[in-house]
Amino acid sequence: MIAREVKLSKTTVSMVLNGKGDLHKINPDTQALILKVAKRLNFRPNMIARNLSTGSSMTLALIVPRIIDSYYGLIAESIEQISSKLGYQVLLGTTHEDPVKEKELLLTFEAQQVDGILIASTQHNLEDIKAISGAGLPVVLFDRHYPGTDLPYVVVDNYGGAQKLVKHLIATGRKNIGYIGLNLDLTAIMDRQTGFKNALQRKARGDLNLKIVDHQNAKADCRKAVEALILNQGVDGIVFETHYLALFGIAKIREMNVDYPDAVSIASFGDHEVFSIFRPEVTALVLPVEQIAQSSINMLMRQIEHKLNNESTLHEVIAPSLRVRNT
Amino acid sequence: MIAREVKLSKTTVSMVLNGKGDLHKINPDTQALILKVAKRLNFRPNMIARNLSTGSSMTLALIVPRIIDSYYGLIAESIEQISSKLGYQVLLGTTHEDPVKEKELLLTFEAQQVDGILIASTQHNLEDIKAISGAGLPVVLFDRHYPGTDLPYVVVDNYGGAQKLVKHLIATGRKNIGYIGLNLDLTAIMDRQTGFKNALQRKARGDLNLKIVDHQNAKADCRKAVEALILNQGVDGIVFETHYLALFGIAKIREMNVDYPDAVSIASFGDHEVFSIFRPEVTALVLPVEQIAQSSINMLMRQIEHKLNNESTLHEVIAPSLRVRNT
DNA sequence: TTGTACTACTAAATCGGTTTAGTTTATAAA
DNA sequence: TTTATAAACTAAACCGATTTAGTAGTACAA
Repeated sequence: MIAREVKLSKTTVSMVLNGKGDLHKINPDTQALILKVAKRLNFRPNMIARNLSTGSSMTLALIVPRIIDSYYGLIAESIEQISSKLGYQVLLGTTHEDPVKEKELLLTFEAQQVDGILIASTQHNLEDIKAISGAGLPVVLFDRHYPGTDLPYVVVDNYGGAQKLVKHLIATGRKNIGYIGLNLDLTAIMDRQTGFKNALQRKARGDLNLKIVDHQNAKADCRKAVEALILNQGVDGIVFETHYLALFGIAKIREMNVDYPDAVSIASFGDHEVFSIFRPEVTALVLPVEQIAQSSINMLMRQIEHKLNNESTLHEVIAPSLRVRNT
Repeated sequence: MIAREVKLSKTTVSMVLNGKGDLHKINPDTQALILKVAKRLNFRPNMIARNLSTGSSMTLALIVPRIIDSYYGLIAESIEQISSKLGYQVLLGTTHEDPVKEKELLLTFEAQQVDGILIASTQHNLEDIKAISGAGLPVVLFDRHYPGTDLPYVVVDNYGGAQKLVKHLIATGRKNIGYIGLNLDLTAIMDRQTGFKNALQRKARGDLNLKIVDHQNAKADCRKAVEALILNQGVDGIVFETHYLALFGIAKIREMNVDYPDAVSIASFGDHEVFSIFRPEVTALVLPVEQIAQSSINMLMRQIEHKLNNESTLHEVIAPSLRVRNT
């Protein structure tokens, strides 16, 4: 520590700089001197050394599938802001839905001694996550969780959300509703699809207009699915499983010169800044990103600070709300 | 180090685990034993301790105005991916164009002992950045730089880009072109505005249809500006300074029921996923994010690895390309 | 004048690695 | 029988902080 130029032990300096001067009965004059010199020398403690010593890095890891997905982008932004206010740094990692990459990130962040991990998991690394959490490193699963385990999570009620979307379409007179979803093995996805099916009138469930597209090739597949639903199945409403599927789909619908929205109306999971620009506007299920971010961090902080495992409070399901835009 | 259960000194273990076993002539059998035990115990070295000892943290800091801005989101995504391949972690910080927040981030990251900083600066922290760079911590300014200093940077040719956009509009027959920009004190912004002015025909420069909107209140201001340009100035083409201004503007134009694109055509700095969905599609100046990310990291790595200050290679201006969409 | 208590400070251990400068032992050369 | 050389390993310093366990020095009471 450079501040040894004040001819005092580093113990004293360290104590004063950490605001524990009074606690340790350091002479106020001495404290003032140390503070002054520290300011003059523009002293900044080496965080790495401090972290090694204290065992805490004041760093959180955030793992998401991708940040260009505006949904995760918004969450990342929120999390960064909240963390920053709490004095934590955020280490970012993206998986692109690859469990191997996710595992690497988990192990790296663990070795990096982060104080907590926030993860929208691929749902293919249960063992590693359990091991990490079990080893005492706080973890919060958000957006996606592993059902049947007691790992802390914050998720959205996708099943209920699907019902809201479908009911909205039915209420506006749609009789034959299609659905376009992804081939991802995620609870969130399954819940949406199940919610969709169960919300349909009994008769409609017979010949289900549900198309699954490859997430690696979403754009092209989604366009084909739209075409098939409209031309072959004659749907008059489509529910898109994510906001970007909706975007792909809308582009296709426009190109097809379908009489839209009179012939086909559209609803989407997840809102997007342009949904109010399209004419007609798209009805969307708003996933409350700030709330997800805030709840996740709260849940993580509860673990970090109290080392508590009061399971009851470590599971949260947030109800999304419908933003009705088209008529 | 837990691997002391092999009854060997931590020196030996450390050497083997770092792949320097042969270099230090450790018995192959011993090496195999250490490796095996390390695997069995699932040993992961404490990176904090290693960092303290080696002085390198294998961590880069990325500072952007906001990540929900898809432009910076894409850059962040690229940077994270490239860094990951190089074995570096990425610490994320967002400034929201606030120089004070930026300064805090810079100081925090410096104390955090990051190995390098990539920053799209507010351009209001020259002294701090110079101090950091001068202290030997590699810095690369991307997207925005401080002209007149020799700090390494990677930027886009905004002036030339503006010319391309305007010339495109003129070539498609537009006579009275308006411009909507932000009140940010950034070189990139100034260059765009200057480029716009200078690209206009001489006569058009007289009564300049250039509107500046408050970046804090961009949406509302932009809508007003669009209205004024079209109704009062009678423009037949508008250049938007950023992709999100274009989005705000298009929404307004649609609501105004302007005969679009016949009456008004639109061009924008920065591409956006929905620009090909709108009808008519929006012509955009593509800012090559992967290239910006790659160049910035390369430039940072050159500094990190060689500690070189070969100024000549530490400045890069990337030419953006036009994606012509509307006719 | 001895003991107790308090003030103001510090030596040294610690965190968990890396790295430098040796040390020990066996083997081969002189 | 020395002496050099190499092989295989280790003690201890170091990175820069925090923190525990103390140590002087002074003041006051018994």
